[in-house]
Parts: sequence; structure tokens; C-alpha cells
Amino acid sequence: MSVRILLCDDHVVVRAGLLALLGSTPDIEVVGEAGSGEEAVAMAAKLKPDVVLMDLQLGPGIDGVEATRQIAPTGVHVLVLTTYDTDADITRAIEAGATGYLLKAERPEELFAAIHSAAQGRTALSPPVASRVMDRMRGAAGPSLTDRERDILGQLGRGLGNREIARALFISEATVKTHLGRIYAKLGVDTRTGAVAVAKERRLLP
Amino acid sequence: MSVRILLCDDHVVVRAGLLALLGSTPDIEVVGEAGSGEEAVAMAAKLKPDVVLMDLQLGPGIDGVEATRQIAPTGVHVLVLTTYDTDADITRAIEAGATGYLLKAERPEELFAAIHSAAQGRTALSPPVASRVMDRMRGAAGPSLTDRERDILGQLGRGLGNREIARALFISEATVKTHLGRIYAKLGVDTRTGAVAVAKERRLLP
DNA sequence: GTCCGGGTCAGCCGATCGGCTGATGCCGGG
DNA sequence: CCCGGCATCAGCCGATCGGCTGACCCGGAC
Repeated sequence: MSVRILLCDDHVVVRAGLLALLGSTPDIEVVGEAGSGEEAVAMAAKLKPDVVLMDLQLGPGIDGVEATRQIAPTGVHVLVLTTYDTDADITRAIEAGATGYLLKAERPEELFAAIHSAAQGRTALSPPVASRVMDRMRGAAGPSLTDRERDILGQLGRGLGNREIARALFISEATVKTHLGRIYAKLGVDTRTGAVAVAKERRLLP
Repeated sequence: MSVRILLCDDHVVVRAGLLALLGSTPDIEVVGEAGSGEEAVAMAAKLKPDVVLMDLQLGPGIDGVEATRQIAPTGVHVLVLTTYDTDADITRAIEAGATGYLLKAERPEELFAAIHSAAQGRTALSPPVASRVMDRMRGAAGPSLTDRERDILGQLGRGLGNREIARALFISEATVKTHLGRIYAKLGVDTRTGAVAVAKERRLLP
């Protein structure tokens, strides 16, 4: 019996590509296409597919992570299929309940295998993604920033000064400095510019 | 008579999507697919298609801009089809000789129209891209950094302080500060972190 | 109940940064 | 030949940053 799939991607080209690839395989059946997160949530509830193929970047409206957060609890497996293998994206998707994380650059056979894995609730990760996750596990004392520290880092990445960051986050400048100090320590730097550089390198910033 | 197309994209899914979309139209014929820049250059020379549909991000090897730079002079029209509409990408692609610049989020009809335009050598731009180009024209004084300023910016993007930048480039700290001041002025910021942020946004940094 | 991690804040001080003014040398176009 | 753009450097000064020390509150773990 074939696996029933719901596609979710805002790019027509990508949906067409997946449809073409998956439609040609006998044991996979595409039962629906969604062009936005809202649409995906609604169609997942109605169609109850075995697997939702979810892009993370969905243009306006809720993004793929939020859509995954809403779909996953309903028992429908979500397989993230996206272009980027950034730490932030991967962890957010996994936290949101994604069953797997594939890259669009992946070979079709990998995609088919991952879909069947996901249909059975088994995790499927692209090799580069798996590597990153392993690195994350190994580097136990790795860059484990708190939520608030990530907020600060995000503002920092926009080039704001301490005062501006403080106003943006509704806290005092002193608090910003405290957080920055801890961020520097965790990233192994001692300047804000260095923090941005490292964060950029480790893909902690958009 | 139909337009002969060569696809170039490192993503199998995207190639399949374009193949599916274009294959269903009678006046467009896909004569080849390339998964890398090198492949695209070779196939363009051999197949002499009317239009090359070129992605800019191509994974390892030469990128879409470089491939375009090599293909365009041979008289083959290159229509860039990519995900991003950043200033730097657009200008680099156009400088490299691209005939048009489309976004993957574009409607299929736009894509068809753009292909026919490109086949005749006419420029085709996605609306958001066209807007940016117009903005650029209006604000004639674009961010034209000198080579040396780009050097400084590069070091800055690594998180170095003025003294370190000075040592890295074998100049005095005073000179670094002078260059930084001019960079700030050209980028419209007033802090080093802001410069990194803007440079990152405009893709002036690796 | 106590301990601890996370978030919040304050004050102090040395180092760094950014703006300013001004100067030199090189090179290429008018 | 002179002018302008580019790169180089110096000194001054106010603003900002980064490190430090110490503090409070809260919620969950033990």
C-alpha cells in the first residue's frame, strides 16, 4: 500500500518537481499540495496524510516551523525538506516535532527512502544534517545559548548598539551587557563584532 | 518553432519541477540538464540552446555568476532563475551578462513569458527585481567600496579589532580607522557591528 | 526548605572605538 | 601641470564597550 503525501512549499516550481518525482513512483501517492503554512495545517487535518513534506521558508504567513508545530501533535509525520542546513533551522524544526530533516540537494533515492522512514515514524536526516547533529551532541559544552541570549544575539546581528538592543527588548542596558558577556564567553570571543562573526560562521544567525 | 532550453540547478527537485512545467508546454523544449556550473558551461557550448535557465547557488565548484560570465559571451542567452533578490546577486548576475533575472517564487506564466523574451534577447525581470534595479538607478551612488575598503571590511567580518586588522593588512591602526570611517559613510552606518550587518545583508561578505 | 539556573539590574573603570582635523605620497585624467 | 581619488598616517576627545563585582527575583529540582 502506498504512502499518502501532502506537499507544502510556496514555490510552484518545487511543488511541480516533487509531484513529478513522487508521482512516478508506484508506492507514493501525493494527495494534496499546500502553498502556505495555514493551508498545510488545514489540509493535514482534513486529508490525514501519512507524511507532510514541509518547506521551512513559506513566504508570508506562518513559517514551516510553526506549521510543523501545529501538525506534528495530530499524529501526522512531518518531514522537513528545505534548502538550508543551519543549526538554528535544524534545532527549531526538530523541537517543533519534525520526524526528519532533508535537504533539497539530496538525491531522489534518499528522498524516497526518507519518506518511507517518516511514514513509519522513523527519523531520517540528510548526511550533512546528521553530521551537524552529531557535532552538536559531541560538543556537549557547545554553544548552548539560552533563549534570551539568542534574542540578544539576533539584535546584535542587526548591528544595534547596547542601548538600542535594550530598547528593542524592553530591558536595561546593564542587562544587555550582562547577556553579551555570557554570549562572548560561550562563543569564545571578547568583542561584539567577534560574536557576530562566530555566530555567522556557526549559522546561529539568519 | 520551440525554444530550446538548458537547465542548470544543483537541486534535483528543482530540475524535475522545471522539466515538468516546461515539458508540458508545446513551444518549449528542454534539451539538457546540468547539475553544476562546469557542466552547464560545457553543455551550453555543445548544445547551443536558445536559453540557459541558471540558478546562482550551485554548491561546490563555480557558481551561477561565473558560469553566466563564461556562457553569455558565446551568444547563448542566460536567464537567471533563483530564490533571492539581493542587490549584490542581481548586479553581479547582470554584470556577468545575464539576459534576465527571475525569482523561483514567480508564477509559471511569468516564467514562460520570460523564457520567450530571453530567447529573443529581450530582458525579463521579476517585479521585485525590477523595483530594486529601478531603486539602484535612482540612487545612482551605489555602495561602491574601493578594493582596500573591501579588504578592511573582510577583516572586520572576521570579528577583528582595529589593531588586529592593522597587523593583518600591514598598515597602521590610524589607517584602519580612516578606512572604517569611509566604509561607515558609504554603508550608512556608524558602528563596526552595523557595517558587518549591512555588509552581510547586501552580501558583500562571504 | 534549600539550592541553582536564568533573567534582571547597578556602578566602576580601563580599553576601544568613532568623529574630527590635518597631512603626506602616489597616480592617472584633463 | 595640476587636480582629484586613493591610500597612508597622527593626535585629540567624547562616547561606547567590556570586565568586574555584587545584587534581587523567580521557578523548578533536590
